[in-house]
Amino acid sequence: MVNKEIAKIFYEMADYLEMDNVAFKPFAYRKAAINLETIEEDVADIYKKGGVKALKDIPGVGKNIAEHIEEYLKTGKIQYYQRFKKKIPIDLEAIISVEGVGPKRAKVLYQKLGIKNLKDLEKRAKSHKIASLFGFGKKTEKNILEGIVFLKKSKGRFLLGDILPKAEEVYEKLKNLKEVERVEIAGSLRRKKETIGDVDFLAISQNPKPIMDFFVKLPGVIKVWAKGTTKASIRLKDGFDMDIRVVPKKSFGAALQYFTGSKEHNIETRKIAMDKGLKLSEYGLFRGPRMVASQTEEDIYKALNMDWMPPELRENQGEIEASLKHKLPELINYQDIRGDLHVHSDWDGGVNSIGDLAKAAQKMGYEYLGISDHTKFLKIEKGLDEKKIILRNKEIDKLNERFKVQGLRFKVLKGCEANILNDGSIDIKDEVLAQLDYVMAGIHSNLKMPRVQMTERVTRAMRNPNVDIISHPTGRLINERDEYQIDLDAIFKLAKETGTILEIDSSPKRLDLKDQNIRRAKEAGVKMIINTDTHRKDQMRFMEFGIAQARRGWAEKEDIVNYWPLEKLLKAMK
DNA sequence: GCCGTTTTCGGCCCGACTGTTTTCAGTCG
Repeated sequence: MVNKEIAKIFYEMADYLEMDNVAFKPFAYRKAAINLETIEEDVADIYKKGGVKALKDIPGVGKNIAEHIEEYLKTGKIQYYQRFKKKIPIDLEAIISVEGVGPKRAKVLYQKLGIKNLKDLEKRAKSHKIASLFGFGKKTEKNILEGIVFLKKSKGRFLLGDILPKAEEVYEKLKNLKEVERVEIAGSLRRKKETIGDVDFLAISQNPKPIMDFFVKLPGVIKVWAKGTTKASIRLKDGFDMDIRVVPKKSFGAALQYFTGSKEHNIETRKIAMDKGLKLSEYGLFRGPRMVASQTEEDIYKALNMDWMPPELRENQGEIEASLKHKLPELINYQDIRGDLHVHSDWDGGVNSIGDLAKAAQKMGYEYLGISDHTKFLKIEKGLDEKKIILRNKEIDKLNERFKVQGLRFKVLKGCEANILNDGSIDIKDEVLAQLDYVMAGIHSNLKMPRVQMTERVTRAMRNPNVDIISHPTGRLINERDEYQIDLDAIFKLAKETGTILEIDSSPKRLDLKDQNIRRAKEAGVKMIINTDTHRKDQMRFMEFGIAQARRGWAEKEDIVNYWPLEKLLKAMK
């Protein structure tokens, strides 16, 4: 999508402007970039429909930026940007991604040493040309070298599912320190973003020094970025950073609010404070020198006439307005899910037997579990053909009989994850599909189909009277593979019409639908189901990530069908 | 460069840490 290309240029524009000490414009360009990334509609379409005037309706886009966008759409270039690029022809994005190097140092490095990219930077640092520059020094040079090494090792953002367990481990250790009165995870991890840049901890203590000492000596620390009296920052050997900040008890709410972010949410919240003649910082909400609120997040928001909102919502995507109007959604909760309908058993080459999976589901407190083995088109996954599905169903019947005898209120459902073939047909005969409790279908092949055909393909599957759920509806793999080309608005409309349920796949690398699409689906009146796509029984814990994504997409209980008890769920199936 | 129930000018979020500079700029979050 062209939005991303233009956003990238605007981000770089902001850095170039900062380089020249231009005030406020960098902020404007970044804001425009963020909004371009956020809107779902292609700017090329917006421009086609309404010209520059329509572009100006995008938040953060005014006369000048709209003209830049127009220029890019027409010529593929932006002169204003080219001029900067010509003056300082460097790979700015790469160079400032090195910790400790920003736009201003990048400019000096180019003008004095001709450094244009990471390679030049590394070479000059190694031959000690940097230390003697005005404003630099030996330590800065060393930090730059180390920064480059780390950059090569880590690709930036990490999956929520990889980071959360590691963060929780450290969290437990911190909690057990006698100097720590209270500790919380903050930042994007508290907001449960799908990818995490670094982990932020916030603690209360009268005596922070021993905590700082402990923190920088945690096992696996390979670099201490900073260590002060109330703040420290480390890099772990896994390649990601952790920060800790210690604040006094009386500021904890303000600090937690501040360090949870997002940055955009905080900027808006601070503006609301300013409008009321107040000042909000991580130390509290102040009227002049007098502290108005600070102990809890609730106090802060309340003093601003806002309702407290779950961290998952804090992205400046309308939650502030909703909070001011006291109209926040009542999000689905982490304990609300009654069953998982995307689980693969050993019938299709998965690891665990249906019996083991059922046991695991009971441990999770579920009322039902749907077995959704792959079907025959997926030979590599040992997909089941019609005969095997029928055999497998018999095993499930037996198991359910046993549960009944044992007096357990638990049921295993007969399902499958069938394949949507190129023409939109399903790889299993309708009469066999009809024997199942539910049918899930997904795209597992030919992912690069053009948009119109892909939309047609999924559309036809949704019209199949046996297909109840579409699994991982956009096919993305985070950091690996983009969503496939598909007209989601058309899909949402038809899902509502046909009563087809769209999946929120909880697998940490999928999270598909993603938050923004969940919100669009909800607004279109589409029902969704949060599943784990489990291939090994311990993956059933991924449910947490899917629920988090649903909450980030403003989903409420009634939007999610596996919040429902078994009977109501089965009625929702076609 | 954007924005506006304090509107077309005058605002734009705020603070900690580091390194090198002797009073603070740059960077980061």
